[in-house]
Amino acid sequence: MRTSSISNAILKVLESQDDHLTAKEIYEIMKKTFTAVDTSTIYRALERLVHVGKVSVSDMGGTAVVYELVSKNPHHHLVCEKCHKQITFRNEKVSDFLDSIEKESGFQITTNHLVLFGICPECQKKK
Amino acid sequence: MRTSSISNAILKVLESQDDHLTAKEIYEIMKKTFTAVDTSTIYRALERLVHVGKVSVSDMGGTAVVYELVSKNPHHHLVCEKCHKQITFRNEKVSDFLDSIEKESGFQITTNHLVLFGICPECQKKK
DNA sequence: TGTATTATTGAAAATGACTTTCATTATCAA
DNA sequence: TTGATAATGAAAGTCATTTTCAATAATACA
Ligand SMILES: [Mn+2]
Ligand SMILES: [Mn+2]
Ligand SMILES: [Zn+2]
Ligand SMILES: [Zn+2]
Repeated sequence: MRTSSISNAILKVLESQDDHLTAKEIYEIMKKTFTAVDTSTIYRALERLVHVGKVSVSDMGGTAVVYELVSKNPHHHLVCEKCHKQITFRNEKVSDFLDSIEKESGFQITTNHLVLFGICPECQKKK
Repeated sequence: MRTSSISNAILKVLESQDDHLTAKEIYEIMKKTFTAVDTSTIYRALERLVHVGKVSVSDMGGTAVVYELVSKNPHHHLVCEKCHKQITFRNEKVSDFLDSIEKESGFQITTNHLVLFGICPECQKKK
């Protein structure tokens, strides 16, 4: 993987946004600087970044998957199926859990951004 | 949700197959009995079955999501990103883990078919 | 240095999983 | 019954993502 300018630019975009972005959202931001950039280039660069582990790709329940920088401080999410609220949790229970699954299975787990779905406390009250 | 024949027929298909099926695969099986059934009907019925918790829907890394009966004996999977091998694990660690996340967050977790990605032992050796 | 090799890119078109619309039919509660 | 509403088939549409292909840029290495 060459250190192409588009990949680096995407990393900068992801660094600047402390949020999950769809490929389209990344594309819209990139267009401001790289006027002629194409969505296919974005997808291909993201694919490479995901492959080398610099970026996570997740289905958070929307129509498109979302990308995010894999930071030093890994985190995970709970997504409410009713109101689509997302909460972030940084929890050593996750890594403990994944470690034990790794030991038991011999798999080297690459899932680095766990997304669990559920019903948030507020929506539970709403019956 | 009415107890429509299509939903019941889909449940029977899922019971008979001890495997994950895509909507298209279910459609192909259903066509043998319901000659005129349409894919949109399949998708709508599956959506209802997922909503009432009878069927799980998961992204196992393929191009289409897969559906499976939610059995009494819940299970989860590890999927190898290299050779696409899938292993099943029934593990109380998962429910313990999810329980603790529920307690901590107040969320009522609906994820009932966890899919974790990784590299299987064989593919690890292949360097 | 060139120069061959290979990765990356933009443009355009294609893919295909899934959804939507709409008119018709089946189910079910009252 | 009957009236409301859910389920269905057919057809068309959506749109996120991929593919193809020719051009260009980055690297290896002679
Ligand atoms: Mn995140
Ligand atoms: Mn399964
Ligand atoms: Zn909620
Ligand atoms: Zn493998």
